[in-house]
Amino acid sequence: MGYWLMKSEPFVWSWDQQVAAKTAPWTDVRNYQARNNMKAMKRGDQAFFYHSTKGLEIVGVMEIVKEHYPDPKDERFVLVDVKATTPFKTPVKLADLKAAPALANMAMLRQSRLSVSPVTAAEWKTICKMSEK
DNA sequence: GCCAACGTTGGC
DNA sequence: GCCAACGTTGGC
Repeated sequence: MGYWLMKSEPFVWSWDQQVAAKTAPWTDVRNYQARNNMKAMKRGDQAFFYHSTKGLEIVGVMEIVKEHYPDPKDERFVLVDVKATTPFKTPVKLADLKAAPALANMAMLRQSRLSVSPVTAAEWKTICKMSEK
């Protein structure tokens, strides 16, 4: 099973909107590295939903329900369909991610501009534990 | 609002 | 194919 982290600015597309929409496409990724990560996603993979710019925290967990398909707005890029599954009891702040030694090598911390990044199984577990406080 | 980091574009 | 200029992302 694969694990990922996906960023969205909450004033563009928020966790609450994702929950309300149930299954919805993840749109407007215009970065090839992020696209390649989306292409690597498998149905059933899990992804953290991160609020960037405003909030700066992981707010919950989504599931990949449909693997990549061409973005009708730009054929060079792709979409995946995602569904919110579990809200975090306690959102995990960026500052807390940075402060956790176990997460020092996390892709999103090393390359902060990448909007879709892989998460290791160990990192996934660590972050889920942090959300249970 | 600023700026660092990084991606993209276009001239050569 | 290189690299300078420029644009964008996203934290602070």
